[in-house]
Amino acid sequence: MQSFTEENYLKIIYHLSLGSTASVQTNAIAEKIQTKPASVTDMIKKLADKQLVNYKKYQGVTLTEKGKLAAINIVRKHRLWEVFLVEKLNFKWDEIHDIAEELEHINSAELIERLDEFLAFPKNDPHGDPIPDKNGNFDNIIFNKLNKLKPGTRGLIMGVNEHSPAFLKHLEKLGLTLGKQIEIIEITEFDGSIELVVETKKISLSREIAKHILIKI
Amino acid sequence: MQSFTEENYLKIIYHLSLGSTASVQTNAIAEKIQTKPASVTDMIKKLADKQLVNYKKYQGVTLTEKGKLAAINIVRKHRLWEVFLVEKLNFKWDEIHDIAEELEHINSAELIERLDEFLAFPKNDPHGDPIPDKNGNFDNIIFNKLNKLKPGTRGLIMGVNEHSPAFLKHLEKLGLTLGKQIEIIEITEFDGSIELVVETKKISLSREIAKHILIKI
DNA sequence: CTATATATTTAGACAAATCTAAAAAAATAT
DNA sequence: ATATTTTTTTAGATTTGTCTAAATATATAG
Ligand SMILES: [Mn+2]
Ligand SMILES: [Mn+2]
Ligand SMILES: [Mn+2]
Ligand SMILES: [Mn+2]
Repeated sequence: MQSFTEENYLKIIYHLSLGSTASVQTNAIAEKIQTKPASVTDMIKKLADKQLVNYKKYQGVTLTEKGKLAAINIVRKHRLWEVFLVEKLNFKWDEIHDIAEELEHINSAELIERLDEFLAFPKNDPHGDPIPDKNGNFDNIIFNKLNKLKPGTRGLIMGVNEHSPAFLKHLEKLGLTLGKQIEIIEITEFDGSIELVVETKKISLSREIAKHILIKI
Repeated sequence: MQSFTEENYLKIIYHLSLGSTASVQTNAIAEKIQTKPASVTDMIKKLADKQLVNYKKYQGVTLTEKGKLAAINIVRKHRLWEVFLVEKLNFKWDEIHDIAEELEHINSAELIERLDEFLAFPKNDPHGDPIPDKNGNFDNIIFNKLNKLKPGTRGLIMGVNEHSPAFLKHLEKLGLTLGKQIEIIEITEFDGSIELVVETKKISLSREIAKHILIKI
């Protein structure tokens, strides 16, 4: 078993290593975990001793199979609790992340299996992210970022790339929530902002916002 | 806010001080919390600095109002999570305590209020213990212990005094669960064991077991 | 009321996780 | 290829919660 702190490191390393085969750097971990690089080096050594990461001095880290499974299990718990908070306790999608950060460390396999069942085995969390099954497997579908779509394209909102409450609240206000249909009308000359129709409503989005919205065409 | 560890001390002190106005002794805390008396003394000093307990050297501790409220809040969370585990996730009453020991430290007032609502504001946990409301108030009804009842007495099982899985599983096997009606038939001469009828089934109980069962006449 | 036993506290040490300041290695720029 | 910048590691200190061993206070028994 890992400590609360070790679990947080594993999870951060996992997220930082997604979408690239390169090793994860000390400073990157330090920034995400809100700590100093010196502390990260200390913890990395401990994780390496426990065979949870591969580590060579000055070369960053990668997760071992064991470390990756542990990390995915924490992600699984985080996302299942997020579904619970939204589906059962009526929280909004911008209110759940911090609570799930605590709940993800509750240590009971039986609890998680029963929670999964209670929630009817959801495949995705309230932000569209996939929920790994108990063996750590999940569909890794790569969606299009809204800022990459051409005028005339239609699609469905499948997820978001960014989980800050401010961003999520803003999307909610614009009606840009999971499952909504959109159609790109036009890319503005001036600043590249995007005109689109959400269901029937016409709105305009900055590229900065658009690049955090994931679309299935 | 208190640390995980501080919360555990407060909760233990609270439970040890129930049913007596005397102060709680260092050794009693050490035994319950599975630690050494020297460690308890250290922690007591910290809690006293934080105005959570009243402490005079060699005189044991009592909770301050602030400490008592903090303790009751942890008990509230513990019991609400136990209801959740039984009512929603179909755990048995003997399987939930350890999981609730972890969940009780999750720190979100909003979460607990919503959980309370989701569970329809239960008044008692799966062991019959009262659930404090968000202001820390609860009914403190004192029930009779089954070993004190006279032959001919009828009553309802309202709670238990002892929460070990072995004890709870045993009661379950005997059909002695919350809400069941009982009637005392006879107190055996030989060893004082108690003959009773549960609903319609006749059984015999040792005094040791009987004294942990709470009855409303 | 003194001797003994029990309960509690102190002193000093340790492990986990963190920090600051300084040293060392790697990356980059000229 | 050398100098400069950036990244990473080391050394040593700090905080939290724990421990053992020894000292001290309180309770109990003759
Ligand atoms: Mn989240
Ligand atoms: Mn999420
Ligand atoms: Mn319990
Ligand atoms: Mn209970």
